[in-house]
Amino acid sequence: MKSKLSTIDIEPVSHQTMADIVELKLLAFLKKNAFKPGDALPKEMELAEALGVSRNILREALSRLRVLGMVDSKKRRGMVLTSPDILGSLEKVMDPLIIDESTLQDFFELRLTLEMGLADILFIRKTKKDIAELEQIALAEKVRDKNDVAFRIKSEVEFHGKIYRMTGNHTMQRFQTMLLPIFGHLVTVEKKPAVAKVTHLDLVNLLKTGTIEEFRKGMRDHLGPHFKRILK
Amino acid sequence: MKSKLSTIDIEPVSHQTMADIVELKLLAFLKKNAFKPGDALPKEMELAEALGVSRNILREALSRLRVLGMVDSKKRRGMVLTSPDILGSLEKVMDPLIIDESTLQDFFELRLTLEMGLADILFIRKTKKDIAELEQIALAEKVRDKNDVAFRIKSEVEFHGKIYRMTGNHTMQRFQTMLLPIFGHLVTVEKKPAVAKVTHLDLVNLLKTGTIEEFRKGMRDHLGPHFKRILK
DNA sequence: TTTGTTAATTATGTACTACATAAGTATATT
DNA sequence: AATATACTTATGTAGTACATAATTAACAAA
Repeated sequence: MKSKLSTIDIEPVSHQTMADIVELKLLAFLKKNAFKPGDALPKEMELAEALGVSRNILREALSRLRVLGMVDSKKRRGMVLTSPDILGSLEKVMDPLIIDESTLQDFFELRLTLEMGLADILFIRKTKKDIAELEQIALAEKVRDKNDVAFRIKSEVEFHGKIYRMTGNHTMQRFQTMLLPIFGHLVTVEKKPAVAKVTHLDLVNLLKTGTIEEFRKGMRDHLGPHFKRILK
Repeated sequence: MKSKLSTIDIEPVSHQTMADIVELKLLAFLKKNAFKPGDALPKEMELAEALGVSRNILREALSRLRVLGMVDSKKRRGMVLTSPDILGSLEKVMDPLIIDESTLQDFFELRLTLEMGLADILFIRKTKKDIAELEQIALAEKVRDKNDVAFRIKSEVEFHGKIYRMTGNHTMQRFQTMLLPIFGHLVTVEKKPAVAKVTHLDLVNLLKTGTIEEFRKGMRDHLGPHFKRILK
């Protein structure tokens, strides 16, 4: 016999383990006491005792802070708070196969949004040297067979990667690199060849002699096939 | 006596612990065997034995995957791979006080870039209802004293938050919420009152009757004071 | 004073054992 | 067939023991 609700919309009881609690308590402790990078943390035994848990559990919690890049430790020297590697943990998780479809779609849109917003910073930071290098990448594409899929993807990555590098924003650059597998995953799934109206070379010329608005319009057209995706 | 180099540019030797290695091995194992969310992982003892480490160490590594939202486990039932909460780990780390200045600046620019790129998706997804709600927020600002800093920040957050919500992109929305403390940190540090040429109400009107380009131009002017920051 | 050697100290890293606990599984009972 | 009971199992937690690297202290030699 069927239940009234096909899918019961109720949250399962949360099974908070000691490690979960200790993790939160440690984060709160660090925040409350305004710990800064370089500051030494209390010893494991002191923390364990203060928290009323075994050293084992404490270390499981500390291990989580380690993967977040928040604490570093060496033998005898003890533990210190470190400036976390923000994107480091993201990179470990960025596997299209285990991320749910909805989130993948979100990140796809996030990438398009970034690409459209880049123009402003790009025009502030662009240099003749960078533009010349970008042009080289765009020119290199023409000498190869357009049906060589692997090469096309490679040069696509190279071109847009260069644009991100031109912003001088290292975080943004890493973010883009991180998003690549997702982008690749979604694009390879669909069959469309996705021919862009505006080529890379067109974009280079807009960057050289056009205005911000013109460049952005070009980028919008270049990404046209991708934007069509989200019009579902 | 002073050394030749004020700061010695050399990387310290990496101290890879067993937990570090096991963490990487687990990630590789999951990837190689194409584990998908819902799949059951081998038992702790089996993994520990296969890896040649104690259950302790294995659990420290597993604890890291847990904080990344990649594995969940219950007693007797065993462990299962879960679809990771991508931004969850980011949120734990997003503390302006422990993130280095350079990264903070990067995220600040990232936020501006997103804001400038939002226009396209916004015009695709906007609804009369959302615009009306956005207008309410903008109108509510006028009745209050402009010198009430707390209120000004609150309404600023509310307005831009609503814009992100209007994209229907939940990840982007969370991302923005996450970036708020950073934004607040950098803005409160500087003394400038930061008066924008284009008000929130202007933006609402552009969203109602203007074109994408006009809206984006308005947003650019609205963010003018912030863009001046990055012209350093 | 500086340099080099040795020994003691200490906090983290790793292993192992033991038991608690929740959640299935099988068995017995009505 | 339904219910109650005992058994089994994999994770959760605690505790002990020892290895190891890094620091300090003490001391000796140049």
